[in-house]
Amino acid sequence: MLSFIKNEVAAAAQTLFGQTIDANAIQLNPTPPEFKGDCTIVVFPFTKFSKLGPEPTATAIGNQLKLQLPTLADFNVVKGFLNLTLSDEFWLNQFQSKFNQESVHQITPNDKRVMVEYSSPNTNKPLHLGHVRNNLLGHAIAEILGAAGNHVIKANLINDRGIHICKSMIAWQKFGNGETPASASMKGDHLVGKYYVLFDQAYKKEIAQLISEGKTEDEAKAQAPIIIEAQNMLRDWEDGNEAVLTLWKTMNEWVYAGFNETYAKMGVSFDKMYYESQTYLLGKDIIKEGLESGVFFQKPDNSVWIDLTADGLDQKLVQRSDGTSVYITQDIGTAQKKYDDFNIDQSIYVVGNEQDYHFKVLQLICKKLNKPYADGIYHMSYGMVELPTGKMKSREGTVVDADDLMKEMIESAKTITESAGKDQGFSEREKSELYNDIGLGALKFFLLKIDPKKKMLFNPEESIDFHGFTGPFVQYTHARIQSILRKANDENSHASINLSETHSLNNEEKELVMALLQLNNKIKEAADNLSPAIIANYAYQIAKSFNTFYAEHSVLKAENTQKEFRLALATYTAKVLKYTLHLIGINAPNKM
RNA sequence: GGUCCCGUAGCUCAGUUGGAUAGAGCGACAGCCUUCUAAGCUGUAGGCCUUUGGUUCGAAUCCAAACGGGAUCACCA
Repeated sequence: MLSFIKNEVAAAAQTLFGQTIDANAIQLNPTPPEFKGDCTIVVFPFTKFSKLGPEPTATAIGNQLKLQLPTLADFNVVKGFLNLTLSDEFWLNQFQSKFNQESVHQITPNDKRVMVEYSSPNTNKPLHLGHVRNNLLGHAIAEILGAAGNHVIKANLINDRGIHICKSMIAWQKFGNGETPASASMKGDHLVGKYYVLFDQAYKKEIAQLISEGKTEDEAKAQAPIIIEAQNMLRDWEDGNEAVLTLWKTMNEWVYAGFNETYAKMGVSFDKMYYESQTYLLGKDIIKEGLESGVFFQKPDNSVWIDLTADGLDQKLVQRSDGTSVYITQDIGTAQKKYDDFNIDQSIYVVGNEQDYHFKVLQLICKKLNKPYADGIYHMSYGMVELPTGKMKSREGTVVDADDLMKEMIESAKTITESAGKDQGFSEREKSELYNDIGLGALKFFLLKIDPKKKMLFNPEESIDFHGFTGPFVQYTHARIQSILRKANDENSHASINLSETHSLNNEEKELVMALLQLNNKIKEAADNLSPAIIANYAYQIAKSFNTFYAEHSVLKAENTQKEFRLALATYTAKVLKYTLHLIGINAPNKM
């Protein structure tokens, strides 16, 4: 937005010192609040050819800019920093041209096709807090990339086959007595998860038994009857055994019903579902292909490997000796399928950083196979959510369940709203929507405000806040503005806003205007970095800025053009807040 | 052991990609509701940016080493 200044500075340098410089290389920063000015040119680099000290150089450029730029109201020099103050008229014009556009952000489409794969659950257990971070990140990244102009396809790869599902199935056969989600009054994913835990308990018991009979731990783990049953079941599944397939389908349906409920609650959705059961065979085909071309090699026991030692990695198994596929086998197949289905330029995998190695291997394998999509594979590696006790482990029950957590958040929203007496004037239906918006707003903002790359800590003992740097704070600011606007209409104030008459801006107004004008830059930055946190932080900054303005100046009590301007400012602020919240999947109620 | 990530206020996190006196929130303390919604605003206290070297006009930011924490290297997914 201010990049035209860089060009002017480059021109000034040309005039003054006869030096041609790249305008993009000029450092233009916001002026820190303790100094006077709107933006700052760092002039240290200019001293090399100005043959002057930093201060005279800055002064010379400042004077030259004054001649070139009518919108430059003032400048001052501190050491090597040239602080520029632009006229209020300039800021008002900038604001007005934005305000008069139809929406706060115009999407200019590029022709890039990007797939964002996220969620990718296993069907043997319900979703937990780690999945929530994954889903919210994936959803927000897809929104942000779309806002930046990409054609985005949201995909979900369901890990619906494998030994882990067989474990739940075996346990259900053994201990289930025909239990169903309906008979147990449980969400299907929770019911299946229960049997996964039961399997693990039975397995541990058998291991302990075998060890007491004199086996080593490794022997016991391999020889426990229940694990052998599970392995047999996996083989039966791959052989197409009817009974196994029927049970598998039934239990998976239970899980999908449960997941869909959770997804709906979270507000995430997908354009395309992939199922590992439908892609792993394609993976096997590619393995065969690579075996023939010599990318892979076979060991005497028939297992298939790739040697990545030359790339600083190890040898990696891509197909078991019994011919069944492993995790990476199906990923190789799915990568191909994604490309065939959508002709994508980029394939983003939103997957935790514990799988950094896996994706390094996947990309390397695709490269060695000369796949055209190899370079487009990008692992959006996000940090784990940890508890004060360490990592969450499903099998050990140390997880924060997604459904429980969302329910608690909505309950808290209700309690807080009621105790503040702010539930007046809502119908029952509206109330429940409101509590949903606020409770989930708090949860989503809490998870998304942190840089995705960093691991984060969640302490179940401390409830997620509704005050301060939070979702409800931003939502509240939006609702507050809506309240002002409602009143303004009640008073029959002018619907059309005319800013043609110039007047001066106070500090709070100016700061807010400057912040609002950054929206496009922030979206670009967030898209480039795949970081919803940038949007969350920006939304907070806008809300904070508005609240400071609000506490200091009245909108409705202002007069004439000032009132019109402030109404426009409030209107536009509300739109930006609503839009930025939308990008990170949060609703903005009009009243709270 | 190899590889990779991280270390900023008591706690949880920002820090505009190398710029000026390092910022927020929570928690603590002190103020502000006859005035547009107090889920708000203002102020105070709180820092050897883990340590040590290096690069340069200038380092929380880049490089190297040490220390501390984590992930990963499975015929699990």
